[in-house]
Amino acid sequence: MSILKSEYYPQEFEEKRVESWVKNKIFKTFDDSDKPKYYALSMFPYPSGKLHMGHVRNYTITDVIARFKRMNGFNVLHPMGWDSFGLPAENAAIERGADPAEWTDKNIAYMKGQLNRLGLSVDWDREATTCKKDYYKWTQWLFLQLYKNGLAYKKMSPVNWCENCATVLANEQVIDGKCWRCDSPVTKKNLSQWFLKITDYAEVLLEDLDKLEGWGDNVKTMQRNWIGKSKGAMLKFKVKEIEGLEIPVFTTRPDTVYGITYLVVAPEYPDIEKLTSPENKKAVEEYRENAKKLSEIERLSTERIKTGVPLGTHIINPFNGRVCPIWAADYAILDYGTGAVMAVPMHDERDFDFATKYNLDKITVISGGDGKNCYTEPGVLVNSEQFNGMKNEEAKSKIVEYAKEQGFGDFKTQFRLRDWLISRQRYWGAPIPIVYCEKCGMVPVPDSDLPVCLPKDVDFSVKGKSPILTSKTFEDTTCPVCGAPAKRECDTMDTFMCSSWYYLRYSDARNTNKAFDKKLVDKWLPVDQYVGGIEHAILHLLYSRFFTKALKNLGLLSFDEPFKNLLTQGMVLKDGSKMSKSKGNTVDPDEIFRNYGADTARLFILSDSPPARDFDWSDAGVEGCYKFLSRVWRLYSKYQDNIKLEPQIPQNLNKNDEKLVRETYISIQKITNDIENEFQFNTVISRYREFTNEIYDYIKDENNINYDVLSFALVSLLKLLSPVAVFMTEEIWEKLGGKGSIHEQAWLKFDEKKAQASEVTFVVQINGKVRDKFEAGVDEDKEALIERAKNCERIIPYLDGKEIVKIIVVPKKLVNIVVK
RNA sequence: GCUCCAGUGGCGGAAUAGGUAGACGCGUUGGACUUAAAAUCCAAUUAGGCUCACCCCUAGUGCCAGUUCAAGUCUGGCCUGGAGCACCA
Repeated sequence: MSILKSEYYPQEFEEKRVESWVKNKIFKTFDDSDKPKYYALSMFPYPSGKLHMGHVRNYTITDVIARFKRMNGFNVLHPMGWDSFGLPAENAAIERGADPAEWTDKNIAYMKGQLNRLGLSVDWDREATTCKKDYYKWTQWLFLQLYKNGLAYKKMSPVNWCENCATVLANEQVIDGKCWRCDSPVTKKNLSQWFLKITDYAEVLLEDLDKLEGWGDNVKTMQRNWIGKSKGAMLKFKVKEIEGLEIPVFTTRPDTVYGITYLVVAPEYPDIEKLTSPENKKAVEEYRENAKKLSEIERLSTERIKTGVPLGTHIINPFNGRVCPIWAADYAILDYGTGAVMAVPMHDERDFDFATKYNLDKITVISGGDGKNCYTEPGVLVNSEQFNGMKNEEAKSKIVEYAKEQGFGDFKTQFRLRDWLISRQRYWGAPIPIVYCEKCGMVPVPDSDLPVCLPKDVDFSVKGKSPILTSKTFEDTTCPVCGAPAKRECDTMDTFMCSSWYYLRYSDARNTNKAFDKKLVDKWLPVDQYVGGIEHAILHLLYSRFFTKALKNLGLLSFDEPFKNLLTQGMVLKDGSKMSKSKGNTVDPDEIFRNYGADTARLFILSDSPPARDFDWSDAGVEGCYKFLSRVWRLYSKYQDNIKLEPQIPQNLNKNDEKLVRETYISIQKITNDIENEFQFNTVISRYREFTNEIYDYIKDENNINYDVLSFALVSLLKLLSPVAVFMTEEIWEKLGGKGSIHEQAWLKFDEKKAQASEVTFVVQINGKVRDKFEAGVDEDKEALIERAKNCERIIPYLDGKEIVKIIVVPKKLVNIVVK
């Protein structure tokens, strides 16, 4: 009697399976286990409403890894959660009058259903949702730990401002002068804001990148660029007109100090008013006003012609006593180095352009150029007094040493990385747990008063200020120290704060007394395999590394890097371009589940490209995967009554039997290796197909089927497929009478010897070109192989009348005869 | 400008440690089954040449050199595309 239908109808069993998996919590992870731990993690989603194909790709990859590791005897932690604070919820509130919390909950519920429908083996008992009080309580607590240890501070400074989002942004969130979220131009505003001292960790964040062998070079390079270390010198220049005033300058080219002809300060330079002479005051003020009006995009444009204005004052070059004018120019940036630049027109392109435009002096101090154009290559010092004749690379340190002796300079390492601006003037985020008291000043909210909850009585329609300020209940409070009336901090935290520690929370997600237990976090972390999009190469991945290092220094953790291995998956494209609603080329996962089932979606999203590369979605490809699964299904349906779950391979096998047994071992070996080696799922799936083709080949001769041999192949295929086609394999396993879930079975062992044929094809080459082939045993003697090669029918003519110079024999591969 | 990655048929992509280039799939073409279609199965599919049937020959992994018995793979120099950084002093 047939139990398995003859045709593959995933719709008939996939959803039922989901229900029972969720109900029975078969993927629950326990902390106490003798097995070694393995932590597989996907970057958690923002609950925007519906899954997109990028999610499907991301989570399928991680899920297959989790299942593979589970079958290989690991105690696997594979959690999921929601990066659920952030502007979209607030915008929904503004546009539709929805409560951000309700809007978010609704989205989470729907997307959770989709994740289950996709067949993810997630332990939902560890779900973390960043916008829930039981989570953001600990985000706030962690902020306070950083604050109490001097790693969080508030300061007034020019910051990035997005008019459209009505909030400040971190440097990492400004892409080409535009807001990362809404693409509108970013301007500078002078505001008092909260920062985290990520710059304290610049050096170690950079150095430790070398330890991250499991990260791709692309991500590491991006982080290196972003941290931007440069070695150089800090030099101090006395101002001629003002006694006691010095301008410090950072330079990477101390070898060119004798070529300085002027000095530039940024328009926002703090001392600029002091440095302006009375007769230049008007012009300078005008210039600064104009500079302010420029947007970041305009200002940062390298094509723009540099502008500036002289301040009327001068510096004295301490090396040669030369008096040089001070200019304000917007090619100097306030927050890099000291905001002031020494200008050497002959050896710096920017200075050269500027000096040419404003007719400033140019002095050659490095030989090698033509004396007319700017020369930035290496050379020998000239016009540099006692340093003349020295190679410029050598002069760099010599000159700084000299400056150090004389007391006007020193070596200096400068980083491009700025402190992380974490306060936001928005509602839907974790409130910063600080109270301002007139008497006591800035007071942290005591742990016992956490969480500081978001108010409900807010008006989202306000313009120009944070909605949180419309609450009648939030801002006014009492001072935790003296009890006097006080004001709350009304800014909330950047959502990247919440996502900088969620992977720690999963280790102990239901803890109500702590953010996480140290023992548990040390047991599970670091993450063994992290999977996510390249767009977080800097933002999330850098912040999380910083958090981990900071929390380790606070004694909360014992490890200093959060993610041991990182896989950055490529984008999902359709017709060659990124899927997007505006282009109308999106594919709805629900529709794929409905029409083909989740197994087809999983199989396809892993099939065509290696995970790190972009993946081009095609309807034909989906169809092809569905057909493949149907083809596999028919095998089991046809032989369901003959399949033995524990087959015994007999001793005396015929050639076909032997071949199928060997192909089975080859499949186990190749699939195992390809998963272990960089998760090359595309070749894993090729092998599924090849193996299936082999099985079809075997059953062609219906009268000569050995059911032990066939069962061995079919049961192996089922297990090999189980991490990918999770529903189908479970359905078949159950119907064949397998014990428990197929997902709890042990992975297959392979025997390299059994995966090897006794006979192989040897290629015969003449001077490296293939001319003939022959079959021979793997262990055949070298001389015998040469003899066989020489006597090949098509080889003989090539040897006729030629001298054999050399013969190379490569075991199991080829014989190459070199003739003259 | 600096840094990183990639370039292989009509397409996505294979090719342990240098050893039969084009696995597997998509597409296309032809065939079987069928009244017909769908589904399924079988075959062909880098280009050019040949007594284009069997064989066989030549060229071929962005370009130019080099190392080697042998190069998609290694070395040097380019070209193209993508990504990141960038008036960073």
